[in-house]
Amino acid sequence: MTTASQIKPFVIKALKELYDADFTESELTVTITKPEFEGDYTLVLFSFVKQLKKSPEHLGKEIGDYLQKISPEFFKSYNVIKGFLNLTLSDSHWVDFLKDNFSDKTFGSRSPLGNKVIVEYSSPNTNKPLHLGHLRNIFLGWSLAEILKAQGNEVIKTCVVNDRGIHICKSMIAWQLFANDATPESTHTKGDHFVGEYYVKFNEEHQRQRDELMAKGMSKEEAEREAPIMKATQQMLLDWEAGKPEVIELWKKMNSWVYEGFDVTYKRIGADFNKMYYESGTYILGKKFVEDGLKQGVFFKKEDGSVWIDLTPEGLDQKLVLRKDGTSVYMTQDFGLAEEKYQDYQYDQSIYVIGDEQNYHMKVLKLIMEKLGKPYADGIYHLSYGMVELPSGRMKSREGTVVDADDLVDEMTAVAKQKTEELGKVKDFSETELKELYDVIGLGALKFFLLRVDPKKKMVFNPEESVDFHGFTGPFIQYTHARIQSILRKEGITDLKSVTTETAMAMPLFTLEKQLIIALEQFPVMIQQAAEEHNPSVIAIYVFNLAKLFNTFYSEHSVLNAESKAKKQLRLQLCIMTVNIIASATRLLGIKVPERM
RNA sequence: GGUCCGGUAGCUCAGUGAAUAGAGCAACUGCCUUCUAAGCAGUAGGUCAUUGGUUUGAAUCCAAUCCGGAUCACCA
Repeated sequence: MTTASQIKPFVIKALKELYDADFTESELTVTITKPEFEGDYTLVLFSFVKQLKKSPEHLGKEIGDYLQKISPEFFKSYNVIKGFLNLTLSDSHWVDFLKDNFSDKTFGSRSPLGNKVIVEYSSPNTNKPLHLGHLRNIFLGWSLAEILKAQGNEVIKTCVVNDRGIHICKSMIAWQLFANDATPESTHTKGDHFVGEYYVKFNEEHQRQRDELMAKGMSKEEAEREAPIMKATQQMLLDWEAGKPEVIELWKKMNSWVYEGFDVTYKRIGADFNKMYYESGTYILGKKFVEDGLKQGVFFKKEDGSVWIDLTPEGLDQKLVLRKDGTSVYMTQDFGLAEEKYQDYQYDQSIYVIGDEQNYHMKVLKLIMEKLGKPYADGIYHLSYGMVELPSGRMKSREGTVVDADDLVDEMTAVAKQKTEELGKVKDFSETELKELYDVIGLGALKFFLLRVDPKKKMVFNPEESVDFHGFTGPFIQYTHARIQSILRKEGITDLKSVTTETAMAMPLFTLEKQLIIALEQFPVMIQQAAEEHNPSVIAIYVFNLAKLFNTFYSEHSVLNAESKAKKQLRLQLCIMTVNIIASATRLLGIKVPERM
C-alpha cells in the first residue's frame, strides 16, 4: 500500500466529519508534491469547492487542521497554496517504510491470481533474417510477459512461425536455380541469412525477367505475373500443398536452416518461448473452422465458391475467409491458431504482439470470434506497436535500408567494448567476463532504447545517435547499479538484515533522502500501471528517474562517510533498496545489470 | 474517399483534467586528492499544428481545419 492510498481514508473521514460530505477514494486526487513546494503529498482541493461552497484556502486549512488533530503522529505539518493542500508526513513514517521493505528483493511483485495469459510475440517469416522491427516486437513481448507475471498472472510465451506460403517458395526456387547445392555450412553463413540471400536473389531475377518481358511490350502487372520464375514459384506452392515429397523435403531443409539461425539470435538477445506454433500446422484447423462457421450461418459462400463474412452491419466491409480454390488466407490461419491455442491452454487472455499495420486485421479477427460465440473472443487483445523508422523514413528491403538484428547487436556490443576500454575500469576482468560485460551493456542499451518509448507510437531509429550510452539510456541505469554495488562491496555487506539498526536516530531526514524513499515506494504502482496499459515504457521511465535521483543523492551525501552511524545505516538501506528495485525493474525489461562496469 | 493513429525545445521522447509544460541528446559553463565522472550542478532553447468550445482549471476533453502515417487485397 502506498502512502497516497493511506492518506485518502483520512481525507474522506475529514470531509465526512467536517462537512458531512461523502466522497470516494477515486474522487480524490492525491499526488506527490512537486519539488518546488514544501510537502510530500498534495491533495487537490478544487474538486470539493463547488459542492462544499467554501474557498480552497478555507478548505485546505480546515482539512489540514483536522488531519493533524486526528493523527499527529502521521501528519507532521501542512501548507495551503492556491487550491493545493501540501501535506508533510512524519519522518518516522518514511524511515519505517524503508526499514520494512529495503531487503525485500520481490518488492513490487504480487502473489498469483490464478489468471492465465498467453503472450504471442516475435512471429517471424522463414524467408529472411530478423530485423530491427522484430527486435522491438521481441523486447516488447518478452517484457510484457514478465510484467504480467510480476502482477500475479500465469504467462505462457508463444511464437507463431509463418513457415508456409509464396514467400518461402521464392527462396526455395532461387536456391534451386542459383545455389549449386550450397549450404550454410559450406558457405559459413548463419542459416537465416543464408536463406534470406536467396530471397533477395529471387527478387533480383524476377525484376530482370519482368523488365525483359516489358521490353517485349507487356504491361508491368502482366510481366510480373508471367515471368518464368514467378510461374515456377506458384507451381511450387501448389506442389507444396499437394505434399509433393521433394518439395516438402526442400522446404523442411531450408526452414531448418532458418530455425538454426533464429535460435542463435534468440539465445543471444534472451528471447524464449514455451511453445512454438507453425502456420503449416494451423491452416488446416482454420479450414475446418470455416466449415463450422458456414454451418452456423455466420459465413456465407459466393457463387464462385469463395467464403465470406459480412461485417457491414458493424460498419466494416465484407471479408474473405477462404479463397474460391479452397486455399486459406491469412485470416483462415488465424482462426486455426486461436482455436488451437485455446485448446492447449484455456487462457483468460491472449495477447498478440503485432505491428499497428495489422490493426484492421486484428479488429476483424476479434469481431468474427465474437460473432461465432467463441468463449475466448473477449480475451483477445492486440498489443499494437508502431513501426521503427529511419530518419529517412520507413525501412525498405528493396532499397537495402533494413537494419539487420544480428548486425545491430554486434555493433552495440562493439561500441560497449570500445567505451569500456576507453574508461579502463575493469582491466582485471577475464576474457570471458569482458565478453559477457560487453553483451550486457550493448544489449542493455539496445533494449532500453526500444522499450523506453510508448509501444503505440512509431519511433525513429537513428543509427548515428542511437548508440549513445549517456543520459536516458540502459547503460546509465546499469552504471548506477554498479556504482551502488561498489559501495556495498566496500562495506562488505552480505547479510542484508545486518544493516538494520536504530535508524530513528537518523532523523530528521534530508530532502534527497526522503525524495528517494518516496520514489522507491512508487515501484509497485508502476508495475501495475505498466501491466494495465500493456506498456513497458512505464517501467523504463520510472527506473531511469530513480537512477537519476539516486545519482543526485550520491553526489550530495556520502554513504560510507556519513555524519553519524545512524545516517550511514539509513543510507545503506537506501542503497540496498535502490539496487534491488533497479535489478527488479531492469529484469522486467530483459536488461541485465553488472556488478562492475 | 471511409476508418484508425499521430503532430510538445534544433533532434529523440515524457507529460492520460491541476501549481511556473519536463527529461535525454546536441551547444555553452563549472565539478574527479574524498563511496565508480557511463556521473553531478548550471546556462540557453516552447505560439504544446491552427481555430473555436466545455471547465474553477485544457498540451490533456469536444468540434472543425491543416500536416504526416497506417489500413480498407482471393498478399502475409
